[in-house]
Amino acid sequence: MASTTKRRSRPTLELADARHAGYFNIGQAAEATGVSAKMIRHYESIGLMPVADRTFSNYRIYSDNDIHTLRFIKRARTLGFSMKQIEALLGLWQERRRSSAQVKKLALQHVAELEQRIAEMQAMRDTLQGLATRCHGDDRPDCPILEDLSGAGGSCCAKGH
Amino acid sequence: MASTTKRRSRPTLELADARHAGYFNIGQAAEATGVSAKMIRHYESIGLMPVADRTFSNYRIYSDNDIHTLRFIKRARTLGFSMKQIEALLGLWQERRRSSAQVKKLALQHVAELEQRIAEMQAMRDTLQGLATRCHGDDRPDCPILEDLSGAGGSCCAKGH
DNA sequence: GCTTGACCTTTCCACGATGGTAGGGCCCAA
DNA sequence: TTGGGCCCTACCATCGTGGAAAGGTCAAGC
Repeated sequence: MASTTKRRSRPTLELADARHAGYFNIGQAAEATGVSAKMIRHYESIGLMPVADRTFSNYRIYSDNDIHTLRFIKRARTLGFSMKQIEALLGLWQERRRSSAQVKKLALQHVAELEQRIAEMQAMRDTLQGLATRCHGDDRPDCPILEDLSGAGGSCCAKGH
Repeated sequence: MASTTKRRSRPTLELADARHAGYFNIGQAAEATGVSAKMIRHYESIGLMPVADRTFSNYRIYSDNDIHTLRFIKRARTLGFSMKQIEALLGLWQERRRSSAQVKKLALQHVAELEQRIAEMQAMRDTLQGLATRCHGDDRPDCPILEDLSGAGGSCCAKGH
Protein backbone atom coordinates (compact mmCIF):
# COMPACT_ATOMS: atom_id res chain seq x y z
CA MET A 1 0.00 0.00 0.00
CA ALA A 2 1.07 3.56 -0.62
CA SER A 3 2.18 5.87 2.12
CA THR A 4 -1.20 7.54 1.80
CA THR A 5 -2.73 4.88 4.02
CA LYS A 6 -1.03 6.04 7.17
CA ARG A 7 -3.13 7.96 9.65
CA ARG A 8 -2.56 11.61 10.33
CA SER A 9 -2.53 13.05 13.80
CA ARG A 10 -4.61 16.17 13.54
CA PRO A 11 -6.44 17.17 16.72
CA THR A 12 -10.07 16.14 16.91
CA LEU A 13 -12.39 19.12 16.76
CA GLU A 14 -15.94 20.29 16.67
CA LEU A 15 -17.16 20.74 13.13
CA ALA A 16 -17.54 24.51 13.52
CA ASP A 17 -13.97 24.80 14.82
CA ALA A 18 -12.67 22.64 11.99
CA ARG A 19 -14.31 24.91 9.45
CA HIS A 20 -12.84 27.92 11.17
CA ALA A 21 -9.45 26.28 10.92
CA GLY A 22 -9.90 25.93 7.17
CA TYR A 23 -11.10 22.34 6.95
CA PHE A 24 -13.88 21.04 4.73
CA ASN A 25 -16.49 18.43 5.42
CA ILE A 26 -17.01 15.72 2.86
CA GLY A 27 -19.78 17.52 0.99
CA GLN A 28 -17.67 20.63 0.57
CA ALA A 29 -14.71 18.52 -0.51
CA ALA A 30 -16.93 16.80 -3.06
CA GLU A 31 -18.17 20.12 -4.39
CA ALA A 32 -14.67 21.56 -4.57
CA THR A 33 -13.18 18.61 -6.45
CA GLY A 34 -15.95 17.04 -8.50
CA VAL A 35 -15.42 13.74 -6.69
CA SER A 36 -18.64 12.49 -5.11
CA ALA A 37 -18.76 12.03 -1.35
CA LYS A 38 -19.44 8.40 -2.06
CA MET A 39 -16.21 8.03 -3.99
CA ILE A 40 -14.18 10.02 -1.46
CA ARG A 41 -15.18 7.48 1.18
CA HIS A 42 -14.42 4.70 -1.25
CA TYR A 43 -10.95 6.05 -2.01
CA GLU A 44 -10.30 6.14 1.70
CA SER A 45 -11.48 2.57 2.15
CA ILE A 46 -9.15 1.25 -0.54
CA GLY A 47 -6.19 3.25 0.73
CA LEU A 48 -5.98 5.71 -2.14
CA MET A 49 -6.73 8.59 0.20
CA PRO A 50 -5.36 8.78 3.73
CA VAL A 51 -7.77 7.90 6.52
CA ALA A 52 -9.56 11.17 7.13
CA ASP A 53 -9.55 12.80 10.52
CA ARG A 54 -12.89 13.17 12.22
CA THR A 55 -14.69 15.66 14.36
CA PHE A 56 -16.01 14.63 17.78
CA SER A 57 -19.23 13.67 16.09
CA ASN A 58 -17.44 11.46 13.60
CA TYR A 59 -17.65 13.69 10.54
CA ARG A 60 -14.70 13.43 8.16
CA ILE A 61 -12.73 16.64 7.70
CA TYR A 62 -10.41 17.53 4.84
CA SER A 63 -7.51 19.96 4.53
CA ASP A 64 -6.44 21.95 1.49
CA ASN A 65 -3.86 19.25 0.94
CA ASP A 66 -6.59 16.60 0.79
CA ILE A 67 -8.53 18.72 -1.67
CA HIS A 68 -5.44 18.94 -3.80
CA THR A 69 -5.02 15.18 -3.72
CA LEU A 70 -8.65 14.65 -4.67
CA ARG A 71 -8.24 16.95 -7.64
CA PHE A 72 -5.19 14.97 -8.67
CA ILE A 73 -7.17 11.74 -8.52
CA LYS A 74 -10.07 13.30 -10.39
CA ARG A 75 -7.83 14.52 -13.18
CA ALA A 76 -6.09 11.16 -13.43
CA ARG A 77 -9.46 9.39 -13.66
CA THR A 78 -10.49 11.80 -16.38
CA LEU A 79 -7.39 10.74 -18.28
CA GLY A 80 -8.47 7.12 -17.88
CA PHE A 81 -5.87 5.90 -15.39
CA SER A 82 -6.96 2.94 -13.29
CA MET A 83 -6.99 3.01 -9.51
CA LYS A 84 -3.81 0.98 -9.42
CA GLN A 85 -2.07 3.37 -11.76
CA ILE A 86 -3.31 6.35 -9.78
CA GLU A 87 -1.97 4.80 -6.61
CA ALA A 88 1.44 4.63 -8.29
CA LEU A 89 1.16 8.17 -9.62
CA LEU A 90 0.19 9.49 -6.20
CA GLY A 91 3.19 7.72 -4.73
CA LEU A 92 5.48 9.37 -7.25
CA TRP A 93 3.82 12.72 -6.74
CA GLN A 94 4.55 12.58 -3.05
CA GLU A 95 8.03 11.20 -3.53
CA ARG A 96 10.74 13.82 -3.41
CA ARG A 97 13.34 11.52 -4.98
CA ARG A 98 11.20 10.42 -7.91
CA SER A 99 12.60 10.42 -11.41
CA SER A 100 10.42 11.80 -14.16
CA ALA A 101 11.37 8.68 -16.12
CA GLN A 102 9.16 6.62 -13.80
CA VAL A 103 6.21 8.90 -14.34
CA LYS A 104 6.74 8.96 -18.07
CA LYS A 105 6.89 5.19 -18.16
CA LEU A 106 3.54 4.90 -16.39
CA ALA A 107 1.99 7.45 -18.71
CA LEU A 108 3.29 5.75 -21.83
CA GLN A 109 2.07 2.38 -20.59
CA HIS A 110 -1.37 3.87 -20.27
CA VAL A 111 -1.09 5.44 -23.71
CA ALA A 112 -0.30 1.99 -25.09
CA GLU A 113 -3.35 0.51 -23.35
CA LEU A 114 -5.49 3.26 -24.80
CA GLU A 115 -4.08 2.67 -28.28
CA GLN A 116 -4.90 -1.00 -27.91
CA ARG A 117 -8.48 -0.41 -26.91
CA ILE A 118 -8.92 2.27 -29.53
CA ALA A 119 -7.69 -0.10 -32.22
CA GLU A 120 -10.06 -2.84 -31.04
CA MET A 121 -13.02 -0.54 -31.08
CA GLN A 122 -12.08 0.92 -34.44
CA ALA A 123 -11.98 -2.59 -35.85
CA MET A 124 -15.46 -3.24 -34.49
CA ARG A 125 -16.70 0.05 -35.87
CA ASP A 126 -15.18 -0.54 -39.30
CA THR A 127 -16.66 -4.01 -39.58
CA LEU A 128 -20.09 -2.83 -38.50
CA GLN A 129 -19.97 0.24 -40.65
CA GLY A 130 -19.13 -1.90 -43.64
CA LEU A 131 -21.95 -4.31 -42.93
CA ALA A 132 -24.41 -1.48 -42.35
CA THR A 133 -23.44 0.15 -45.63
CA ARG A 134 -24.24 -3.05 -47.45
CA CYS A 135 -27.60 -3.33 -45.68
CA HIS A 136 -30.52 -1.91 -47.63
CA GLY A 137 -32.32 -0.80 -44.50
CA ASP A 138 -35.77 -1.30 -45.96
CA ASP A 139 -38.80 -3.47 -45.22
CA ARG A 140 -37.28 -6.65 -46.55
CA PRO A 141 -35.78 -9.16 -44.10
CA ASP A 142 -32.55 -9.78 -46.03
CA CYS A 143 -29.71 -8.31 -44.06
CA PRO A 144 -25.95 -8.69 -44.42
CA ILE A 145 -25.52 -7.77 -40.76
CA LEU A 146 -27.53 -10.73 -39.54
CA GLU A 147 -25.88 -12.90 -42.14
CA ASP A 148 -22.49 -12.00 -40.76
CA LEU A 149 -23.51 -12.64 -37.16
CA SER A 150 -25.15 -15.86 -38.21
CA GLY A 151 -21.89 -17.43 -39.32
CA ALA A 152 -19.48 -15.25 -41.20
CA GLY A 153 -18.92 -17.87 -43.88
CA GLY A 154 -21.69 -16.56 -46.05
CA SER A 155 -22.44 -19.88 -47.73
CA CYS A 156 -24.17 -21.04 -44.60
CA CYS A 157 -27.81 -21.78 -44.04
CA ALA A 158 -30.26 -19.00 -43.27
CA LYS A 159 -31.94 -19.28 -39.92
CA GLY A 160 -35.02 -17.44 -38.84
CA HIS A 161 -37.79 -19.97 -39.33
CA MET B 1 -38.17 -11.19 -22.70
CA ALA B 2 -37.42 -12.58 -26.09
CA SER B 3 -39.06 -15.66 -27.43
CA THR B 4 -35.82 -17.49 -26.71
CA THR B 5 -36.88 -17.92 -23.11
CA LYS B 6 -39.61 -20.40 -23.84
CA ARG B 7 -38.91 -24.00 -23.07
CA ARG B 8 -38.50 -26.56 -25.78
CA SER B 9 -40.07 -29.99 -25.61
CA ARG B 10 -37.32 -32.35 -26.62
CA PRO B 11 -37.56 -35.83 -25.11
CA THR B 12 -35.39 -36.44 -22.06
CA LEU B 13 -32.62 -38.88 -22.79
CA GLU B 14 -29.58 -40.60 -21.48
CA LEU B 15 -26.45 -38.69 -22.33
CA ALA B 16 -25.11 -41.40 -24.60
CA ASP B 17 -28.39 -41.49 -26.54
CA ALA B 18 -28.40 -37.70 -26.80
CA ARG B 19 -24.94 -37.75 -28.30
CA HIS B 20 -26.02 -40.42 -30.72
CA ALA B 21 -28.91 -38.20 -31.69
CA GLY B 22 -26.49 -35.39 -32.51
CA TYR B 23 -26.71 -33.38 -29.32
CA PHE B 24 -23.79 -31.81 -27.47
CA ASN B 25 -23.15 -31.47 -23.79
CA ILE B 26 -22.14 -28.11 -22.43
CA GLY B 27 -18.40 -28.73 -22.70
CA GLN B 28 -18.68 -29.70 -26.34
CA ALA B 29 -20.91 -26.72 -27.03
CA ALA B 30 -18.33 -24.47 -25.37
CA GLU B 31 -15.55 -25.97 -27.44
CA ALA B 32 -17.53 -25.67 -30.65
CA THR B 33 -18.47 -22.02 -30.16
CA GLY B 34 -15.75 -20.41 -28.09
CA VAL B 35 -18.31 -19.49 -25.45
CA SER B 36 -17.29 -20.83 -22.03
CA ALA B 37 -19.58 -23.31 -20.27
CA LYS B 38 -19.87 -20.74 -17.55
CA MET B 39 -21.20 -18.14 -19.94
CA ILE B 40 -23.55 -20.58 -21.68
CA ARG B 41 -25.22 -21.21 -18.32
CA HIS B 42 -25.23 -17.48 -17.68
CA TYR B 43 -26.89 -16.71 -21.00
CA GLU B 44 -29.54 -19.28 -20.16
CA SER B 45 -30.11 -17.74 -16.74
CA ILE B 46 -30.66 -14.26 -18.16
CA GLY B 47 -32.92 -15.52 -20.91
CA LEU B 48 -30.56 -14.90 -23.83
CA MET B 49 -30.45 -18.61 -24.59
CA PRO B 50 -33.50 -20.87 -24.31
CA VAL B 51 -33.67 -23.06 -21.24
CA ALA B 52 -31.64 -26.10 -22.25
CA ASP B 53 -33.12 -29.54 -22.24
CA ARG B 54 -31.58 -32.06 -19.85
CA THR B 55 -30.70 -35.68 -19.78
CA PHE B 56 -32.09 -37.94 -17.06
CA SER B 57 -29.04 -37.09 -15.00
CA ASN B 58 -29.61 -33.38 -15.38
CA TYR B 59 -26.92 -32.61 -17.94
CA ARG B 60 -27.75 -29.81 -20.37
CA ILE B 61 -27.85 -30.87 -24.02
CA TYR B 62 -27.55 -28.65 -27.08
CA SER B 63 -28.69 -29.05 -30.67
CA ASP B 64 -27.01 -27.76 -33.82
CA ASN B 65 -29.47 -24.91 -33.66
CA ASP B 66 -28.26 -23.98 -30.18
CA ILE B 67 -24.67 -24.10 -31.37
CA HIS B 68 -25.63 -21.76 -34.15
CA THR B 69 -27.23 -19.35 -31.70
CA LEU B 70 -24.18 -19.44 -29.46
CA ARG B 71 -21.95 -18.62 -32.40
CA PHE B 72 -24.26 -15.71 -33.22
CA ILE B 73 -23.93 -14.40 -29.67
CA LYS B 74 -20.18 -14.90 -29.69
CA ARG B 75 -19.78 -12.98 -32.91
CA ALA B 76 -22.02 -10.18 -31.66
CA ARG B 77 -19.99 -9.93 -28.45
CA THR B 78 -16.82 -9.78 -30.52
CA LEU B 79 -18.33 -6.80 -32.31
CA GLY B 80 -18.96 -5.17 -28.95
CA PHE B 81 -22.74 -5.40 -28.76
CA SER B 82 -24.16 -5.39 -25.24
CA MET B 83 -26.35 -8.18 -23.91
CA LYS B 84 -29.43 -6.01 -24.36
CA GLN B 85 -28.52 -5.30 -27.96
CA ILE B 86 -27.80 -8.95 -28.60
CA GLU B 87 -31.18 -9.87 -27.18
CA ALA B 88 -32.75 -7.52 -29.72
CA LEU B 89 -30.59 -8.85 -32.56
CA LEU B 90 -31.47 -12.43 -31.68
CA GLY B 91 -35.12 -11.47 -31.70
CA LEU B 92 -34.79 -10.00 -35.17
CA TRP B 93 -32.75 -12.93 -36.37
CA GLN B 94 -35.52 -15.31 -35.40
CA GLU B 95 -38.25 -13.05 -36.71
CA ARG B 96 -39.44 -13.94 -40.16
CA ARG B 97 -41.21 -10.59 -40.68
CA ARG B 98 -38.28 -8.43 -39.62
CA SER B 99 -37.23 -5.46 -41.69
CA SER B 100 -33.56 -5.00 -42.35
CA ALA B 101 -34.11 -1.35 -41.40
CA GLN B 102 -34.52 -2.41 -37.77
CA VAL B 103 -31.28 -4.33 -37.81
CA LYS B 104 -29.44 -1.51 -39.51
CA LYS B 105 -30.72 0.95 -36.94
CA LEU B 106 -29.39 -1.18 -34.08
CA ALA B 107 -26.05 -1.57 -35.80
CA LEU B 108 -25.70 2.14 -36.49
CA GLN B 109 -26.63 2.96 -32.90
CA HIS B 110 -23.81 0.74 -31.78
CA VAL B 111 -21.45 2.33 -34.30
CA ALA B 112 -22.33 5.71 -32.80
CA GLU B 113 -21.58 4.43 -29.29
CA LEU B 114 -18.27 3.10 -30.50
CA GLU B 115 -17.41 6.40 -32.16
CA GLN B 116 -18.20 8.18 -28.92
CA ARG B 117 -15.97 5.96 -26.83
CA ILE B 118 -13.22 6.04 -29.42
CA ALA B 119 -13.26 9.83 -29.42
CA GLU B 120 -13.07 9.95 -25.62
CA MET B 121 -10.14 7.60 -25.52
CA GLN B 122 -8.37 9.41 -28.34
CA ALA B 123 -8.70 12.64 -26.37
CA MET B 124 -7.13 10.95 -23.36
CA ARG B 125 -4.38 9.51 -25.47
CA ASP B 126 -3.62 12.81 -27.18
CA THR B 127 -3.44 14.69 -23.91
CA LEU B 128 -1.20 12.10 -22.32
CA GLN B 129 0.97 11.76 -25.38
CA GLY B 130 1.49 15.50 -25.39
CA LEU B 131 2.40 15.57 -21.73
CA ALA B 132 4.74 12.61 -22.11
CA THR B 133 6.50 14.23 -25.04
CA ARG B 134 7.19 17.27 -22.90
CA CYS B 135 8.53 15.09 -20.08
CA HIS B 136 12.29 14.65 -20.06
CA GLY B 137 12.09 11.14 -18.68
CA ASP B 138 15.36 11.36 -16.81
CA ASP B 139 16.48 11.19 -13.19
CA ARG B 140 15.17 14.60 -12.24
CA PRO B 141 11.83 14.90 -10.46
CA ASP B 142 10.42 17.71 -12.61
CA CYS B 143 7.58 16.32 -14.66
CA PRO B 144 4.90 18.06 -16.74
CA ILE B 145 2.69 15.00 -16.35
CA LEU B 146 2.53 15.32 -12.59
CA GLU B 147 2.22 19.07 -12.93
CA ASP B 148 -0.84 18.62 -15.09
CA LEU B 149 -2.45 16.12 -12.74
CA SER B 150 -1.60 18.32 -9.81
CA GLY B 151 -3.80 21.16 -11.03
CA ALA B 152 -3.84 21.86 -14.71
CA GLY B 153 -3.46 25.64 -14.16
CA GLY B 154 0.30 25.46 -14.28
CA SER B 155 0.84 28.47 -12.07
CA CYS B 156 -0.12 26.41 -9.07
CA CYS B 157 2.00 25.30 -6.18
CA ALA B 158 4.15 22.21 -6.42
CA LYS B 159 3.29 19.45 -4.00
CA GLY B 160 5.50 16.52 -3.19
CA HIS B 161 6.97 17.41 0.19
C1' DG C 1 -17.76 -54.75 -10.67
C1' DC C 2 -14.90 -50.96 -8.83
C1' DT C 3 -11.76 -47.09 -8.94
C1' DT C 4 -10.21 -42.92 -10.94
C1' DG C 5 -10.15 -38.71 -13.21
C1' DA C 6 -12.58 -35.70 -16.08
C1' DC C 7 -16.66 -33.64 -16.52
C1' DC C 8 -21.23 -31.84 -15.01
C1' DT C 9 -24.34 -29.57 -11.43
C1' DT C 10 -25.48 -25.53 -8.21
C1' DT C 11 -24.25 -21.65 -5.28
C1' DC C 12 -21.49 -18.15 -3.79
C1' DC C 13 -17.71 -14.58 -4.28
C1' DA C 14 -14.63 -11.47 -6.97
C1' DC C 15 -13.27 -7.89 -10.11
C1' DG C 16 -13.60 -1.97 -11.15
C1' DA C 17 -15.78 2.10 -10.51
C1' DT C 18 -19.82 4.02 -9.47
C1' DG C 19 -24.69 4.78 -8.00
C1' DG C 20 -28.44 3.90 -4.96
C1' DT C 21 -31.00 3.13 -0.64
C1' DA C 22 -32.14 2.47 4.22
C1' DG C 23 -31.82 3.51 8.95
C1' DG C 24 -29.74 6.25 12.12
C1' DG C 25 -27.25 10.57 14.00
C1' DC C 26 -25.71 15.55 13.69
C1' DC C 27 -25.91 20.56 12.56
C1' DC C 28 -27.90 24.83 11.91
C1' DA C 29 -31.35 28.19 11.23
C1' DA C 30 -36.05 29.65 12.00
C1' DT D 1 -37.68 22.84 19.67
C1' DT D 2 -38.37 21.44 15.28
C1' DG D 3 -37.40 20.52 10.47
C1' DG D 4 -34.66 19.94 6.56
C1' DG D 5 -30.33 18.92 4.99
C1' DC D 6 -26.16 16.87 5.66
C1' DC D 7 -23.31 13.02 7.53
C1' DC D 8 -22.52 8.15 9.15
C1' DT D 9 -22.41 2.93 8.10
C1' DA D 10 -23.81 -1.12 5.66
C1' DC D 11 -25.71 -3.21 2.12
C1' DC D 12 -27.20 -4.12 -2.95
C1' DA D 13 -26.90 -3.22 -8.13
C1' DT D 14 -24.61 -2.57 -12.31
C1' DC D 15 -21.88 -5.61 -16.59
C1' DG D 16 -19.52 -9.53 -18.25
C1' DT D 17 -16.54 -12.75 -16.81
C1' DG D 18 -13.73 -15.89 -13.92
C1' DG D 19 -12.97 -18.73 -9.88
C1' DA D 20 -13.84 -21.98 -6.17
C1' DA D 21 -16.34 -25.18 -3.35
C1' DA D 22 -19.11 -29.30 -2.70
C1' DG D 23 -21.48 -32.83 -4.72
C1' DG D 24 -23.24 -36.03 -8.65
C1' DT D 25 -22.19 -38.52 -13.28
C1' DC D 26 -19.76 -40.56 -17.03
C1' DA D 27 -16.35 -43.35 -19.25
C1' DA D 28 -12.16 -45.86 -19.36
C1' DG D 29 -8.97 -49.09 -17.36
C1' DC D 30 -8.20 -52.76 -13.99
